[in-house]
Amino acid sequence: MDHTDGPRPRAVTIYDVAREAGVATSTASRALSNPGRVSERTRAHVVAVAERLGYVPNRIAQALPSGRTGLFALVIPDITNPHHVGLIRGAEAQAAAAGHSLVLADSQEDAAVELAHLRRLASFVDGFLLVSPRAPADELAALLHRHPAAVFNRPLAGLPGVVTDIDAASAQVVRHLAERGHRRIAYLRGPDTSWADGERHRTLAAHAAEHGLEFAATGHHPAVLDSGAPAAEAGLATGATALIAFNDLIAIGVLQHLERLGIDVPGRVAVVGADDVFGASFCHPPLTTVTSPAELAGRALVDLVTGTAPDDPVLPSELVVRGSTGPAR
Amino acid sequence: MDHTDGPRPRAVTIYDVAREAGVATSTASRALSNPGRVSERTRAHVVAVAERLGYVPNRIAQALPSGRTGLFALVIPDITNPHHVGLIRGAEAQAAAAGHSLVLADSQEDAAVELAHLRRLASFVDGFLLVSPRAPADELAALLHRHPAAVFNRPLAGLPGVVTDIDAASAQVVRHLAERGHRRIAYLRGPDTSWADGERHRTLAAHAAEHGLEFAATGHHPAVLDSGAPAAEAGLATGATALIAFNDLIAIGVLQHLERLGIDVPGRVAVVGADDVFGASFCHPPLTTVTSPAELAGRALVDLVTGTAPDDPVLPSELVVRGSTGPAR
DNA sequence: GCCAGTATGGCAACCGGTTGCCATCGGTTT
DNA sequence: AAACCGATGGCAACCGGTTGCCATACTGGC
Repeated sequence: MDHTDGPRPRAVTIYDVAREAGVATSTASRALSNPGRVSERTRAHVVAVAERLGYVPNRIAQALPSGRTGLFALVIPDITNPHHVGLIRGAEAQAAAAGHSLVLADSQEDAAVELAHLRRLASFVDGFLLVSPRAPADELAALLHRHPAAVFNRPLAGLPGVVTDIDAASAQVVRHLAERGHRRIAYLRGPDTSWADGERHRTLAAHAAEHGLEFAATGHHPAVLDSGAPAAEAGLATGATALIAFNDLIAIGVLQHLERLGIDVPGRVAVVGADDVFGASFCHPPLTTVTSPAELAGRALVDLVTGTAPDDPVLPSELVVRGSTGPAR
Repeated sequence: MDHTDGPRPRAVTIYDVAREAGVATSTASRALSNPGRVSERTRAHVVAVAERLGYVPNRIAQALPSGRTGLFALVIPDITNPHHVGLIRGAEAQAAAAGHSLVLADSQEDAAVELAHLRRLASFVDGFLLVSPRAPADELAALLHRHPAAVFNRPLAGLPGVVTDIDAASAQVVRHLAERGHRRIAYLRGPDTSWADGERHRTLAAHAAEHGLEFAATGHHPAVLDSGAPAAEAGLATGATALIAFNDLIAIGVLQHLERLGIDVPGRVAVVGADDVFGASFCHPPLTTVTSPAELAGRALVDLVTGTAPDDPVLPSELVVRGSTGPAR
């Protein structure tokens, strides 16, 4: 019984309800969606008829005049990243609670794909939730001109957003390593289109300088597990005793590669990640990382785009010390 | 510049294009969406004008007469599960390739929520992708009456679907354990509304019998990490030397609990999972599990619901032996 | 130069709701 | 009894596209 071809069987419309109830369509409409406008008697009658006929309003038809669908697009650079999964979950939950739904769009770390998604979905959705968008600011602004949007981890002029407290996180990471006696640290960079990567780079360098540590950076590396091997190699080549990865995916990849090489973690080199994704607590050794309240961020994005939250909150982010960091050799 | 209240600024419509191009709206419409129907000269002209004005068709308006939005609802019992993440990714990719988009709906393992999602999204989407649906078959059938749908891991009369080859997987698991000398095995059950759980239970029991093994089952356990502790306790209480968890989430939770208890895996007890999720290869010890081609399943669901794939394929599923299983003590 | 046939463009209806405005009705007030 | 008022219900337009059908213009054949 699949109706993949041909039009779907016709559903009950408000015209059917009105006819059956013996009232005008306007009255039927008001009885259902603007109850104060008709008498209680008619309202009850129309509702009863609608119920009996199994009437369900056609939301496309409702959306046409109002322009509101109750749909929001969630645009993500990489669905694969477990960190983003937390954000999806939070956003979905918050949207559902408000009677909205999310349309999912994966831009595969590609600015062009991202912009294409915005264009394609623009007339369908009431707003956009942009997770670390990769496209240039001016092109984003041009496309978002007539839509509300909320942005995660990238300040964009005129758009509300949430960011994680990258500076505070970097400060904690550097202090932690300095206290353990590390004198030379390396940052394994993430995607070059990532604002967060730039921030981590900048703030790590600054805090390293404060502590009098030598600082090196390698990359950019794609934010995937497979970047672990090249990132580890590049990191080791800098002579650092502590490797700070852009995120946990890369960090876990680094751990795997170091294990293959027989390099002891944290004995010979310390490794730090970011995001505290699923798996960070039970990889080998458990990963010292920086939390990122992804679920909270997802909820905040929905609140921002629906106008029920203050602008630009900074989400707390803090160091979780596990087994992958220890005293410098 | 957020337009969260008040109507959005008016966009360019096809009427604007037609007027500007000096043709009738019907001609403008055909020039853009039915090019064979107008002369090349007018087509080019209209297209140029549309381009210049920045015209983007209003997809809601397009959807109203046709009833087709190009949106498909992906209904999932639990977005949190990394296994489902793979499926989401596959489905999203395949949908995007065909110019469609996905609306995400998390039913939180709750049949009522699941049905509510179906009702709420019905008039918006062209079809449903149901991942291990939890609701009773008759209620699903009633709601899906006028919509195509494709189902993952649950045969439903009249609906196309894909399932993983649970029987083959169970056979491999039991043989593997029997060969290692295990004589008594226990299955740590998943959610009672899960069809896959019933199948795993049935097939594991059957294959255990074939091999002359004693078989016990515990649960139902929710399919989350935190089920690990109670599931491990219940499993150990059966006296089994091998614990087969409903999925990797539970299995990893079991590993963590056993580690806390100081019980050696695989020395004292073997643990097997299912799904081969992110993390299964690097938890401690690495988990012996059964693959589930989630991404493939996601793609297949999209193909099924758009009518571009054969019905009811069985997806291969096979054992990956890692460190969590070994010879019986 | 006339006619048939085809290519092209336009009118208007339709998808299924919502809503501004007007007509009517019943009940009060004077 | 006339005038007035608020409550209620209906007509028709509108949201922005697509499409069936008809009119016209243009083509080639004789």
